[in-house]
Amino acid sequence: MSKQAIKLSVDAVVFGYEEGNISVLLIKRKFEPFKGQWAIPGGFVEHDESLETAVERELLEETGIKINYLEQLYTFGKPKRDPRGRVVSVAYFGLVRPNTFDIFAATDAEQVQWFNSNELPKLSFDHKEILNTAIERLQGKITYEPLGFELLDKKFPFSDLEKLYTTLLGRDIDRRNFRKKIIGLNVLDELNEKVSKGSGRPANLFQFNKKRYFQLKKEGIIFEI
Amino acid sequence: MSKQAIKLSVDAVVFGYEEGNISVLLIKRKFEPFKGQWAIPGGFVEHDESLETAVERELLEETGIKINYLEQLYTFGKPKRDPRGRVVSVAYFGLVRPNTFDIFAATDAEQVQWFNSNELPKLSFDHKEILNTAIERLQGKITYEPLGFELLDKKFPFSDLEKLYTTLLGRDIDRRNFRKKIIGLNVLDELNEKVSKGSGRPANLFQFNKKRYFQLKKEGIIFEI
DNA sequence: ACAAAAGTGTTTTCTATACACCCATGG
DNA sequence: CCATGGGTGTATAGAAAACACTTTTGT
Repeated sequence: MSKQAIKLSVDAVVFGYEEGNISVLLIKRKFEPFKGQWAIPGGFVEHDESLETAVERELLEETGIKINYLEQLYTFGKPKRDPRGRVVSVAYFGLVRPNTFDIFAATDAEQVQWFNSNELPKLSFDHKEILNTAIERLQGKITYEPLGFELLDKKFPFSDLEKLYTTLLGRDIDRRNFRKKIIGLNVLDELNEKVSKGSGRPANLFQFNKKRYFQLKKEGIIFEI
Repeated sequence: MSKQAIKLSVDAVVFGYEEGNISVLLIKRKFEPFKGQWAIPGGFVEHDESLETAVERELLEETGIKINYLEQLYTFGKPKRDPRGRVVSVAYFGLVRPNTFDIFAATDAEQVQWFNSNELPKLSFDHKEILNTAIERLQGKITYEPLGFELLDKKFPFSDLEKLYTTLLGRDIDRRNFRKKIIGLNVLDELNEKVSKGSGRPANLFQFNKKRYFQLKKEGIIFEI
């Protein structure tokens, strides 16, 4: 009757984006179980820390990354999901601009790497399921919350935004209608800076105005694409 | 350094609906902490049971109810949310047809009662926050998932559905447009049965066709109101 | 001058909204 | 025959979708 207590862990699915590719941050496990296999970063929650603190700590410890946007995803609690015993994991979902950070392996990670989201390796535990849940959430939420900007550079040409949405939604977008819609939302500031991509006409840079977005949101104006 | 382990509990916000009122199922606590105060039903997760099983077990034990629709809501894990020590709670969100069950108090509940959702008593722990999260979720989800039918009788007159949505959305609905839209979704079967509400023309009964709904959903046709 | 990407308006179609009268029943 | 709730269609406005040419730069 004196069973081992249930343990609580956190895991984080971290998405990045670069040049038309959605990527996911994974670590190679240094210890058993699943030693040498890839997994999403995470670890046990300490007694006095909040779940968010635990995720941020584990991410920093294992990968050196500081997250840009973080939200709770889902709690996975099947009795047999971890061979070490009963471990319930609160999964989080994060977005970063990959080029903002250098990633490095530490603590129980042997290696850290960005993987293209459609060329993923075999994953440990039920991490495949967690990852699928996260991808669904990202795709579902991108159309009614301005998450996309968390994946782009602070200042970005309009074509980057367009390509990001094309990638995330998995279908083509009409450039003119898309631009009209986004501009109409009134949450982008057009800067007086241009950037050239080597060939073609240089593009104007834009910046997401978070303050204005929250203002409009409070007034009941909804973001929708 | 030998700290007490983190404990894991589940809690369930259960909504019912009757005659224009959204109600919430609460229990009066029999034991400390918060003895005599109202709380949402819940309890600790046992070592070998899944989270869903735990919720269903606790609901049955404490209130005698069997839930109709259940989904995970959010996991609440602030270090100080429970005075007994560190307790992380996975909150669920349930819908029932209240007239289907008799509720009764048992185990650590002194009393069980349906409360009108805008006449709620003071709640224990952080249950107010959990409840608010659940209400937001219900209101948000009702427009793009066919949750409403879980709250109505299996066979219902159209006016019941209309009143439910008026209540949930907190605004008037154009009867003709609403009917057109719902009928257009093609997920209701019109029965050859009528029901009279005492006065006025008897209403035809309808029934939600879950099979057809999932069929259409698979084909990418979305439910939206 | 040409290749390559950026920028821009108008027309058409569909969807959402507004709106009022007749119908079936019980008392 | 009247009170009560049930059932229905059409016209208008607004939003989404379709669609192609000009502009700016680098080579």
